[in-house]
Amino acid sequence: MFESKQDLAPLLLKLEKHVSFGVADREAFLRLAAFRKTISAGAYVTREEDRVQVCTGLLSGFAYSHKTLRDGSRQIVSVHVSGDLLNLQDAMFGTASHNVQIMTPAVVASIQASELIRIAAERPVIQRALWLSTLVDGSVFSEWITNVGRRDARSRIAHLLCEFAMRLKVIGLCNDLTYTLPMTQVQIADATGLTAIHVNRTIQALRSDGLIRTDKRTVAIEDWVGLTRTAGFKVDYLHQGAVAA
Amino acid sequence: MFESKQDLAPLLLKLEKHVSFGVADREAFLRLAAFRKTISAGAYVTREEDRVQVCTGLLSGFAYSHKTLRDGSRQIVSVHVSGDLLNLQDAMFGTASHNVQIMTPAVVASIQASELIRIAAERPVIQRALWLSTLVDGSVFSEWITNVGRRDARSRIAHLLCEFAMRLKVIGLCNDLTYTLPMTQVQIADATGLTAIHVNRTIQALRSDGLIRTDKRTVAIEDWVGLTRTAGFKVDYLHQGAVAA
DNA sequence: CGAACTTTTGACAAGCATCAACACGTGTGG
DNA sequence: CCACACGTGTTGATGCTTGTCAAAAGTTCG
Repeated sequence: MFESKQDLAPLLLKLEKHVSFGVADREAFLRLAAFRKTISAGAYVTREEDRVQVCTGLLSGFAYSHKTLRDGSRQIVSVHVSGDLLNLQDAMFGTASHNVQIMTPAVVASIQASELIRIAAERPVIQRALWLSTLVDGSVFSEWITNVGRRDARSRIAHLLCEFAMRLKVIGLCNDLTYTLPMTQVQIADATGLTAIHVNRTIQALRSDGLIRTDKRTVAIEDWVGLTRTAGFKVDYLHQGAVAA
Repeated sequence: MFESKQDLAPLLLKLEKHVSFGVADREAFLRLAAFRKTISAGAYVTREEDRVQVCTGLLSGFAYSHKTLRDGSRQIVSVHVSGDLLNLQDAMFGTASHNVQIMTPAVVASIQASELIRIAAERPVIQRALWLSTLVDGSVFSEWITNVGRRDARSRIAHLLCEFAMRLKVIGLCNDLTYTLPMTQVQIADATGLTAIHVNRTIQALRSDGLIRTDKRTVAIEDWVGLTRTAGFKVDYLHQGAVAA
């Protein structure tokens, strides 16, 4: 099922955050042959060491990338929201160095890697947009290294919650500092380098300190200033604003 | 002091790892106006929150990027070797989200960010090379997240040592599994999310288990297989081989 | 309605941090 | 040229944050 133009719109929206496309570029991007699929939670997009020839864009829902260690423990290295390209790195290099898994029921668009490479080569503006989005990813990675490397459990989780609030706000999924967090406590643990049990106790502490409220999967930040302070959260690294030049 | 052609050669060498340049691209790159400087250990290339208009390439020596937290603790998020662009992200976005500091006496080349942006726009092949190098950086970041997030002290340090061996080998600074590691134990601690004291004890353990030998700043890996096993080291994430397509 | 997952609670253990101090080498200024 | 400060590496004693093990209560979904 090849799809109509507006399907890739969420991806385009994100790419145009840092580079403004010309009409021709926009058209060309939307004309990419994309295969649309609905995927259920838990499904794998790519597995570690897979050969990858398809790049998958997330149109709606959530996904995450993670690595598995020999002892069975996992580390989530990034969480993807709608508009993200899930496995750009894998598609460009042809092989996956981590797993990409769907977190909630999601809609994705698969694009042949060769197509993406072609359009990037033909249209410098598009390549630039892809590059800048990769640079932003790198900036977020750095912050995550800092998060798991040097913050205590309380700050780590607070930081994760702050980051989510800002990222979801941009795509309209967070209003009044309230959003539905699709992650289980086990997944939060795997993202922060903690155990689920400790995550549970730490979240309870954040609650009883009046920083957040939670109800099922919805998180409401009650004290934004307090939460950012305990997190040591400075928003710049997300590069959500416009870019120079 | 504007410099002669072969100065930017180490940078070119790295960029051509994943993309082969045409003669014209190569010429154009080497013709970039670059300002060459010798810098002493400890000097800052950029500081967190600086406005950045210059991109700095490392021609020889070592450097590292790190973040500082409110409580004064630091996290080193990457270590740079000769051939690396130190602050590509900062140059592209115009503002730095981390510090870049020189580790050993080094020679660097400064290129105006605007020049780099121009050449990238004009020459898709060069932009592609820059993009791919950013993708590789991201892959390394992911591995570091996993390192500090899910490995114990012993594995973390072993992993760092393995990574260094492979990266230095590529640029000819590691022979027979022996290299001079420019980092102090304090810096190793800041890179692995540990304390210097624990790093010290852990390195002693690695030594007494016959995995490595150290003498001043030189590290000799005595048991590569054993070290990679305790590290859980799988080399693919460094993407040192050729790239598909 | 029951199975599988998620959240929660308690008791206990351990890895790593903290504090304090000393040894060693290096560079620098008096 | 020596004294001294400073950074680095090393050692010991102690404590806290976080992990581990075990199990119950709540939730989701086929």
